[in-house]
Amino acid sequence: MKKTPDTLVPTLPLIHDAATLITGYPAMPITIDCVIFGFEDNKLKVLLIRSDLEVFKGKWSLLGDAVHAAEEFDDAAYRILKSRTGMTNIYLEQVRSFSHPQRHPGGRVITVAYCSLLNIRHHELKITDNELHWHSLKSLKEMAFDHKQIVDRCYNWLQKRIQEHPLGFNLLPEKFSLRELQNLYEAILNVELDRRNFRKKFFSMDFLEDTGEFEEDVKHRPGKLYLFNFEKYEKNKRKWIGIDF
Amino acid sequence: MKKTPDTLVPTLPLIHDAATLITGYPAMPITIDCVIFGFEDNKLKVLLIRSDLEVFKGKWSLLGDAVHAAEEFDDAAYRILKSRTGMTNIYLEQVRSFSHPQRHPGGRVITVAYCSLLNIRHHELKITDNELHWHSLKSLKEMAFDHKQIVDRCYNWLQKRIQEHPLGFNLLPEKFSLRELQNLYEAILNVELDRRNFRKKFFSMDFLEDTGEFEEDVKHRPGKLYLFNFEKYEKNKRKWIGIDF
DNA sequence: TTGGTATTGTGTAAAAAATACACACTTTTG
DNA sequence: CAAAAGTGTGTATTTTTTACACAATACCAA
Repeated sequence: MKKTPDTLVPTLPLIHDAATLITGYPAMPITIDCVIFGFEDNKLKVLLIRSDLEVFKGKWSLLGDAVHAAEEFDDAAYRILKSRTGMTNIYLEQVRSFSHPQRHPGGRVITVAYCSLLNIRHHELKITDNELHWHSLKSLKEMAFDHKQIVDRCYNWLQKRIQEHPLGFNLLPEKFSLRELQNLYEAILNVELDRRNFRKKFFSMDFLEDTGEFEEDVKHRPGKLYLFNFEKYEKNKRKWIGIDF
Repeated sequence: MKKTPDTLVPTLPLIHDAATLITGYPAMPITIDCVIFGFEDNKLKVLLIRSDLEVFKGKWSLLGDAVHAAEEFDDAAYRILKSRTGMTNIYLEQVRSFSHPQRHPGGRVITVAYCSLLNIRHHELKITDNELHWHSLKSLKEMAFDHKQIVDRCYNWLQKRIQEHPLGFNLLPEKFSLRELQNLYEAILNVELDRRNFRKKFFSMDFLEDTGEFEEDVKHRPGKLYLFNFEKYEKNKRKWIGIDF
């Protein structure tokens, strides 16, 4: 009998039929839940519907639905957001999945959370099935399923994200004052910021475009209105190499 | 006929049987893929096996397997990592899910990527089924499935994560020199850092503990060895409120 | 034993960024 | 026309980041 040389790797028995292989994998339903943040009255809000499950009677629920059999998650998320709110052309990002085996009372259902930021004024809700409306994030208590956990996690994600990316502009009107911008950051980060330094910071980043227009209907000296210049942002954004911990 | 007052919200027809509801949801198999990074010879490496699918003959693959019917993803990830490598007590974190309908040749399979950082020396591979071994990240080309994409995404995640969290220590021996630490950061971030400033930075964070010991078997002046003091880190870590973009 | 090589260990000056802080200006309202 | 509310701006101080050079230690080879 020949000795196998050390360098000779034993050949794997290869699987020819991948389709048969995966029939052995347990299959489970997957839903997408959309956590849609908005900003109004200097408060961060989240868009919810009333749960239509008896066990969660009266509780609030995220905008969710099952993923179709051959549908990519991103597509499902956009579809669901559209079907629940009528809205399209929305920024949407996967946050993470939630897989506790008992998270759904009907049996095992995985869910994948997606986050979106909307300008409440720009998206008047025409579909309001299941009492769809905006809820103040701070006053949110109990929710259906594990949706409170999901919201908390997405809020964390948002706090981090908004410091690395100027997402905040999605929550504001196209033209906004610096005070509105600051209110937004203060609401999301839950901190107070110095007005002068905040201005300095944003002006130095140089992607605010002066519209020459001013606020109206305010009962004090009106502030200038600015636009977010996406091109300038792309050019000047930091590379962010620093060890910050 | 009575007029419905505006404030009266029409009652939803509530669903009593949640179990029946979810039978209408398409079910699909879910796998976990573990992207395990290691560090050796000043290179970032990733642990792979040879794919055992005929269609991917010769290609490399992540450590993956199906999630069990009533298993939480985190548990599945630890189980799979253990079954493939024999290793336990490992830091492991969910990164994101991948859902392209054709990503698996056998039909629709969702996968969720988990990331882990290992000290290669501390975890000699005893199980080496399917040619399990470390591959240099830089030289990785084609892989089975969409695994190259997954690795790329996880590498991005790692680059970001290591700047916010001192994860890097998981990749080093318990006692390490500052040069080793710097090499690690340079390899992961793919940059060159100034030695003096790097030292200053880490010493100022004040969680490196001087062991009084020195490197051995180096052919030059040996450097001091340090420990990572987790407690001190927890106390002093930054709160990180800054708008950095 | 000695000189060359490789790498550790340290300090300082200059530049950039973050912070703290105050006063004049504009508009609305009564 | 005075009070209220909030806008718009600048400067000094502190902190952080960056750039940069030279002495000390150990190994190695002649």
